[in-house]
Amino acid sequence: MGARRATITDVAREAGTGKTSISRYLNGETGVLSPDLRERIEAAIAKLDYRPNQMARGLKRGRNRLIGMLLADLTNPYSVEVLQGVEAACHALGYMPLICHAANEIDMERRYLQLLTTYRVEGVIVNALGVKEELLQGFAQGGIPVVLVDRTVDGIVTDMVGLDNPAAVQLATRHLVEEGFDELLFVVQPVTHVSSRRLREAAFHETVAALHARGSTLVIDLADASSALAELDARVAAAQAAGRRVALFAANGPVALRVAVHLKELHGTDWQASVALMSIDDSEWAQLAGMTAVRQPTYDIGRRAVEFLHERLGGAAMPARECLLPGELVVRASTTRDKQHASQGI
Amino acid sequence: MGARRATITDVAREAGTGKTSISRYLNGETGVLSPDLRERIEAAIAKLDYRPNQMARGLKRGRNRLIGMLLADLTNPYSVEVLQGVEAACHALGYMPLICHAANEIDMERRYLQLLTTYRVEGVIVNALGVKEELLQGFAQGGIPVVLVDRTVDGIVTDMVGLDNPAAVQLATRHLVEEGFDELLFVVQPVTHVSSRRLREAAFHETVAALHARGSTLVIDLADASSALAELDARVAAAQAAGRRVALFAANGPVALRVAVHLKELHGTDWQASVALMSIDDSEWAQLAGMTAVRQPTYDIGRRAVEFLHERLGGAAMPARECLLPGELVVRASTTRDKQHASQGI
DNA sequence: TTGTATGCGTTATCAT
DNA sequence: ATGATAACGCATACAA
Repeated sequence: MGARRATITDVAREAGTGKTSISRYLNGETGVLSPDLRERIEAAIAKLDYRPNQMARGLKRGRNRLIGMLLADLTNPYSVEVLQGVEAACHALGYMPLICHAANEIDMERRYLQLLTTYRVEGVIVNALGVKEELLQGFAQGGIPVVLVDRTVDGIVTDMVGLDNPAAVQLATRHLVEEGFDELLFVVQPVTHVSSRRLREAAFHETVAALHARGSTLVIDLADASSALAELDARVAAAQAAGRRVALFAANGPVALRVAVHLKELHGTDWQASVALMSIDDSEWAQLAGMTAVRQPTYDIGRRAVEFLHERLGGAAMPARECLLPGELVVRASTTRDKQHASQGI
Repeated sequence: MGARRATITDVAREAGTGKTSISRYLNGETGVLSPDLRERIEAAIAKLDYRPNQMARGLKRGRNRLIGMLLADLTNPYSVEVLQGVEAACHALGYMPLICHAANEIDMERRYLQLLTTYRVEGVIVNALGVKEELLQGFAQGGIPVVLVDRTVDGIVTDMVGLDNPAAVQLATRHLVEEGFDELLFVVQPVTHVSSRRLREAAFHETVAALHARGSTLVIDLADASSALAELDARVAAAQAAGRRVALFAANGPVALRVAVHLKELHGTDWQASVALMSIDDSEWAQLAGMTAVRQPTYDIGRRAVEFLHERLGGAAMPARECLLPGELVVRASTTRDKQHASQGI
């Protein structure tokens, strides 16, 4: 206990040589070492259970292979999936992701971002709620590449990866119209500074207009949803009274869940028979509920983000890129023309 | 761009003083600095946007405030919730959690654990799938405290935090029996080395025996569930044919979801009318499905884990502790005596 | 092929 | 109250 970890000096002494040779061995400068010495080094390392200190290493080299990953909300399965892509890519490229979870607290985001610069991460991947220009400028000025995920930040031009929102929303909206729904209600959280929400809503209205369908937006604050939900009920009732088939289109998974829970409270187990619901984000419960959804290419988003970073770290100097990946429409009973029957069957 | 971050030397020069004073300022050795110098330092720091390098700091001090957090599966909401507790506590105590997500890959767990020692974390919190004695011994020998979450590891005695499984399972089982279910089926993943699964199953059988009820276990491998699900159907059918009221008790959230999806495929929207299902882990969809569940004190588990670590790091030398927190039974329509009606109503 | 010396950014020791 | 200087563990330029 209290047994200090072995250092490179210890290993050198144990192997009866200098630190340089150990360092060479560690950095794979093989072929420069005599087989004999190499063996002694290996033996010494094994005996002392030596592990090179990444901190010291990073200090010397000027890079520590650390990549900061700022996530607004790990409670959202979307984030976890993106994270998995990030992790896989990091591993493949030899980076270690420093994961920062802001738990939807804007102030946390700020603190974490500061912390990241303190740990001298080589690059950052940001999926935040309230990150503004100033916060990110520090990185840019310090020559630390930034990749944005799912959303852009006003005043910042950097690489960005995310869903192709216009295409995805168009795909989904078109599907609803084709299935015969003639009153579409787009439900979205307050757009505040989250560009993807804005884009989705814009695309929704464009598509609706292009298809000569009826559509409107309902803004819902998940922290205080009651009034929005009441409004939702009213609009649905009015439309149905007018003989229309109404479909709800949730802008993301969390919104969809909130709406679904509400509908179930209102209409009971068979709530799907009353109103159609679909969403962007194919949550794990979507299959259980038989809800149509647009599955985001989350894993690839994470992977691409790391790759972008890696390229910048490799010295690539090019204008900011934007990588928009396509979503996939997963059709389930909830938006099928003969909803009632289909939902029973599945 | 390419503008190297300012170092303590830069600040010293800018403030027209020596590095020592800057260091003193940074470490709050106030009162030893003349007001004048102090002001110059503050100005210099602000001007250069100086941030002390944690790596160098850690190298010198011998501790870097890094805590390793190994998670088997972030896809499981349980993990995310525990993580939130960990993060909050880390922040409060001045630590930075180094989050490692093994994505259910045992080999990843091993790699991450090695990486963690390489980054010289001061302590580790482990919630892993296949971590064995040997892997953890390295930490113990190096004097690095380890806290286990949700499960113990054979041959390792360290602090441990988790759900009070016997009590939770007893609570749930008793509820089922009281609601009139007389054939209980406990569904659990292969117990392989995950102590909590073993404990839950044992507690289930004990309680069932104590209550003179009928209960059996079904093992399900989520990666290949078909045969287990067929077996499940068979047992349920047999019991129901014998006039029994059967309830399924899933050992955790992922199992519950898999079973629920299966039941829905089999019985349609109104699957809850056919079989009762409850589970440990109050997943986000549980409310939507109206499923009874035992909510784990996840946040507190994470918090306690960090606190344990913090105490050890503070030098506390005491025998290994075990912190078992109580679960909370959340009763919903799925296990209510007049299931059919209730599930319609909710 | 191998070893010595210097420096990375910081803190700690010791003067002044 | 303040400042040189050594040392943390490692990598590298340079010497041998």
